[in-house]
Order: sequence, then C-alpha cells, then structure tokens
Amino acid sequence: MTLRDVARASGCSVATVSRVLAGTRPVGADTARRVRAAAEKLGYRPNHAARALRGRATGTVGLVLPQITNPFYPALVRELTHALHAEGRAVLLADCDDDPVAEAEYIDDLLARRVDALLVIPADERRSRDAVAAAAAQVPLVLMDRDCGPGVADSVAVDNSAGMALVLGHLAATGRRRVWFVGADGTASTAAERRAAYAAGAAALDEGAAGRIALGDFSVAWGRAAVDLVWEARPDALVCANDLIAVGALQRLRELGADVPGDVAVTGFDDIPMAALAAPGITTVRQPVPELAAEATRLLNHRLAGDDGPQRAVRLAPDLVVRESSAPRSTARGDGQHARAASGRATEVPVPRQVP
Amino acid sequence: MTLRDVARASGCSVATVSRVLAGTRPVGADTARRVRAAAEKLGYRPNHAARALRGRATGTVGLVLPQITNPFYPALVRELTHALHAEGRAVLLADCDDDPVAEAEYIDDLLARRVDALLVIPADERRSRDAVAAAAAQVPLVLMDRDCGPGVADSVAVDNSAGMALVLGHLAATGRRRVWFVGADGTASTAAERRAAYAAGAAALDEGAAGRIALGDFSVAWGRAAVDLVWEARPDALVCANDLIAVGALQRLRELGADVPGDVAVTGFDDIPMAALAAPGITTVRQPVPELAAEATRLLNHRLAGDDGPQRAVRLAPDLVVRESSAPRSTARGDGQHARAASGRATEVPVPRQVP
DNA sequence: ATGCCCGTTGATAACGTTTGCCGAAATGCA
DNA sequence: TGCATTTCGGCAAACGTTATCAACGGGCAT
Repeated sequence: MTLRDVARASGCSVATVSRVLAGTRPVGADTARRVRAAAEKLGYRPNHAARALRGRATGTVGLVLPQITNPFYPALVRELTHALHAEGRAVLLADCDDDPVAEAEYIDDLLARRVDALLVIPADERRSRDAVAAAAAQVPLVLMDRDCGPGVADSVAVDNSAGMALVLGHLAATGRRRVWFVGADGTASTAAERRAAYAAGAAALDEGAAGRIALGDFSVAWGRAAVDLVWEARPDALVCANDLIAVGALQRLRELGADVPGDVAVTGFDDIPMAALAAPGITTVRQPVPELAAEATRLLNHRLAGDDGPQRAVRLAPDLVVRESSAPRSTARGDGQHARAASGRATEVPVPRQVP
Repeated sequence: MTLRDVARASGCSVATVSRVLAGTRPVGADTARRVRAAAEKLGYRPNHAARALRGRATGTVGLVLPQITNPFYPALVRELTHALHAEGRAVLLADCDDDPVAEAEYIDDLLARRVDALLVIPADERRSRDAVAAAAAQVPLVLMDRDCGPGVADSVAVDNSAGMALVLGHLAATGRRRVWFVGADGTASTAAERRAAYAAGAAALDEGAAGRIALGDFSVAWGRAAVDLVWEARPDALVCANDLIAVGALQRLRELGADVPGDVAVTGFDDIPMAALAAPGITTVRQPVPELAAEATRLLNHRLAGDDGPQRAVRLAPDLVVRESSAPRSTARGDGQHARAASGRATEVPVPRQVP
C-alpha cells in the first residue's frame, strides 16, 4: 500500500507514480492510465505522515474553543468542520474549558503537531493574548467570535454594535423606555463590545437608560440574579448580553409572576437553539454562523496561499429575530420575523479598528 | 529545532538525544543532563510527522459524530477530548451531519490520516454498519451512545432499559396510569432500545399502556405534533424518548392550556442542558457522560495496548433526575432530586447481548 | 596479562513522500 | 542529416525520527 507497490504493479518508478497522483508534472497518457489503474486496484492511500514530513504541510487545522458546551459554539464548529473538510483538511479539536493556561498548552501541542493553521476563539481577551500572538507568528491564525487585543491576528466576528443597535431600535419602535442592560463584565471581548454598544445607543431611548447597566457573567444563573437586582426599578425591557442570560431572566420573571412581554420585554443575543424554544420565544440577535465560518476559512486560505498583507478584522452584520418576548401585544407563535439587516454582509475594518 | 540541532548543541549524536528524550534506553547521567539542557534551551519540539512515519503511530484519535448540534453531544465531546488530551492524544473531529455516506467518507479520510483509533457514534444503525466494520478491522474502534448491529465493535452506552425502568417506576410511584410513549422510529439504536424498554415495562402500570406508543423522530417538532395526536386520549403522562421531544411536547401542552404536571406529567431522556432550563423543569434520565467518556477511553487504551480479547459492550447505569414536569404537586424549583441508581456503575455484557 | 562482559555511545538504515537533476528518447527546425 | 529543444521517466537526496548494530572503553575474572 505504498508508492513502491503501485510503482511495481504499474511497471514504473515511484517518482512517476507520485507525479501522476499529485499531478505536479505532465506524464505520458498511457503511463498515467496504468498508474491510476494500479493505484485503484491496490487501494492505495497516500501516507499523510510521510507527506507531511517531506512537504511540511499536514493538511490539518487546529480549532481551539473556550467551551464546546457553550450552546453557541456547536453550530459554529459544525460549519467550520464542514467548510474545512470540503477543502480536504482535517480538524484537530481542542476544548480548553475557559482556562487560558490550558488554552496555551493546547495551542502549543497543536503547533508541535504541525497544524497548517489555527482557528482560535480566545478564552480571555487579556490572558490569551501572549499564547495567541506567539502562535500567530508561526502559522496563519484567525480569531473568531471574540477578540484578543489589537494587532494580534486576523479576526472574524459578528458586528456586536450593529446587533445591539438593532435591538435598541426595535425596543424604541415598540415603545419601550425604561430599559436595562444585563451584561457581563468578564474578559471576553464580546462582553465589552455589547456593553459599549448599549451605552452608546441607549441614550436615544431615554435619558437614564445608558446608565442602567447590571453586570455579571454570560450565564443563566446571572440572568436570574439580575432580575432580582433590577426588578424593583420596574423596567419595561431587559436587554441581555446573550441568550443564556435572557433565559435566566425569563425564568425568574415567570417565577415573580411578571408578564413577558406585557410588563417587560426581554431580548438576548446569539440566537442559540434555546432562544427559539423558550416560552415565550426570545427576541434575539442572530449571528450569521455559516457566513462567519465561510469568512474565517476564506481568510485562512488567503494566508495559507501566501498573502501577507495587513491584518484584517472582518465584522459581519447580524439579523434581529423578533419573537414573543418583545412583542407589543400577544403574537402568534412562530420563529419570529427577521429584521432584514443585510445579514452576513461583511464589513472590513483596518486594525486597530475604532469602536465608534 | 530538530534532533540534529540538539545533538550538535549538546555534543553527542542524534541517537543519544533521541534515547534521552524518549527514555527508551539508559544513558549516562551527565550526558542526559547536557542533552536535556540543550533541548530546553533550543525549545526543541519533536516532529510528530517524522515520529508517525517512523513509528507508525500518530498519537491521534478520530471522533466521528452524527450531529454536533444535537445538544446531547457537546458534553460528550468535551469529556472525550479532555480524557484523550490527558493521555497526550489529539482528537480529529468529523461531523457527518446524520448522513451515513458522509460518515463513511470521513471514516475513510481519518484512516488515511492514520489515526491510532476511532470513536464513532454511528449515524444509522443499519447503513453505518459496513463502514464501521471495515474501519474496526483496521484500527481499534469503540462505538458510543448508539449501537450498530451485533458483533461490529466494542461499544459503550447508557443502559437504556434501566433508564426507562427508572422513569416508569417513578411514574408508577406517583400514581400515573394513562401513560403514552412518544418515541422515534428512526434507525438509531437508542430509539429501538428505549421503545422496547417502555413496551416491556409499561404493562406493569396499566393494561393498555404498553400499546400506547406514538413514533416520530428525535425532534422538538415531533414532540409538538405528538401532543396533537395523543391529547384527545387524555393521557396523564407522556414518556418521551429524549429531551428534545419532551421540550416540544411541553411547548404544545402549554399552548393547549394543559397543566403540567397537574393534568399530565412529561418525562425526557438524556438530561441535556435545556431539560433543566425548560419551564417546568423536565424530569429526565441523566446519562453519566463523564463515565461514558472514561469507559470509552479505557476500552480504547486496552485495545491500543494490544488486548485482542472478545468484543465488549459496556452499559452504564443512568440516574433519574426528578424535576417539576412530573411532580405529584407543585414543587420548589431546583435541579431536582436524583434517584440514586448506582450511577455510572458499569455492567458488561457479552456480545451479542440479549435484550431481555 | 589476556579475554570477556557490560554499559554507553555513534553510525546508519529504514519509514513513504516529493522534487531537483540528469539522461534518453522524441520532436522541431534548418 | 545534424543540432537544438522538448518531453518523459528514473535516480537519489532530502524531511526528522527511531531501532539495529557495531565499536569503544573500563572493570573483572581467570
């Protein structure tokens, strides 16, 4: 099952067989036919290890995640693996369990395994920086979803500001004024970006809205706790920084006997599967997951093809998915109406990009 | 950054360096120290490709999934990758999108990449069989979660019969009699096992219960549809074959104005995150995910160590997690009480195993 | 003192590919 | 026909490891 065997069976040299199979150089038509027939008959499969050793490319991409159990990531992993497999690449998966130290080890291991490139969703904006920067110096690396400080590597993510603007616009249009933001103060860049976008846009709703911010983490438990903190202020809308928070808020509001959306609207971010399945369905910002994956692999391929132009930060426009949790009145069930917002259209900003 | 460099820097031969670093043969104490120092200083990392080529082991395991977006799998993937990484192995991930043809291709690709072993959750009990059997002939292979016909490979899964028995026992104890099973007729082995276990155990509840079976697929949509099918029969409990079905059923029941658990109890299977977060929380059978992963890697390691004993089918005992959806009366919120059911204790049955 | 053994080390041959280089044959052109 | 040029195929050298084999030297027994 090696080139030698195919060479013997087809009566020519290993070099010729290699050329036929790789198509690197023109080869006589009948020779090529004989070789292909022999390879087929013997069921020859090239040895990736040998190829990697000789050619210094493994056909492998490392995918480093903070938490595969975060319900937003499975869909992203799915799209990424499909896109990469379609190009003949395999995906080495590493779940670092939200620990930047483990993350650094995994990145190191993947580099030692000679991945051709890395896709990284950094666990921590600050503490992931060094490991990511070091890795980016060795192989093409694209950051996804979260950022990692300016100038570290190419990155692809949703436009968090645009998403938050969609939410605030929707709430304004449906007459909500006493709005609170339930966010996260963690070190993931998404937390800061969404919070900043809220603060920037909320002033248009109500004088005090920009200041009505409660910060915890991206969890259901925090969503529940946040309701207890802000409930006595009688908000008419809770803008949650992601869907998990929204799910928790919804739970707690139900327990308190609040009417959603009658008394208070609740919105999320990401559009994880649970957002559609909660009762009431959660109005949220849908990340264009397939486009994110496509954009990331496109960027990776450019780099692998030798493009060493300036770093890029691609931001994709999200959709607003309106469901019952923010309806003005009771609405028929369904997957909601999507605010057409040029979904998935890419905006590319130079690095360092200015957050307006 | 190769052995040659380390050899030069430490003033000895590549052979010696290799021996020091691999620890395959005793080496003089001071030589070893010099070598280690040099390796450290130069930041030497062994080249996995070369090692794989020479030693015919890549330190890599392939993980083939039917659907990473199925909410039960992320937790399993997490545990598996952690366990394997802890042993110094890397994980090649393949998501075949529930398509046995794609699955066969992925398996083929992983074999061509010379994975040391495979972990497979087969997409289809029948149509995955050939590809899995062929792969199992080449490398150690452990089936997980779902089976693939008798005698194909080692397998690790939850004891579906025991889980269903826990559910039925709980419903019996809380006085439910007009029970319906909402299951799946798909080709995943779990569908058949759970259905058979229900049919076997339901007779103890009520004369007709064993026959009250509605079959669709493992989806939220089917759960909703099933309620419309069985609702006029006024069931007092719906035993759903997995949590997604239960979520759908719960949604539809709420829309119909039914009181859960007052009018009707609903139970699920798997204990996906959504089960705890639904309102009311869903009583379900918790799969011992960490134990499943540990058992699978243990089996794999045995095979990799050369054990060629008879095939094994490990079945782990699940827990019952009682939540509000099956409470006799209204209950305080919480994560439910767990019926202690010797969770995770392994039962090993010879293959082919008899389903009683 | 000679021979032997053991502990340590080095040289070297693989592993399966790709590729630069060269020779041979075939073709084009004069 | 002779020479230049192209086309095609083979040889052999890498890529970085590990394993085999032999060599070398010192200690020990005879």
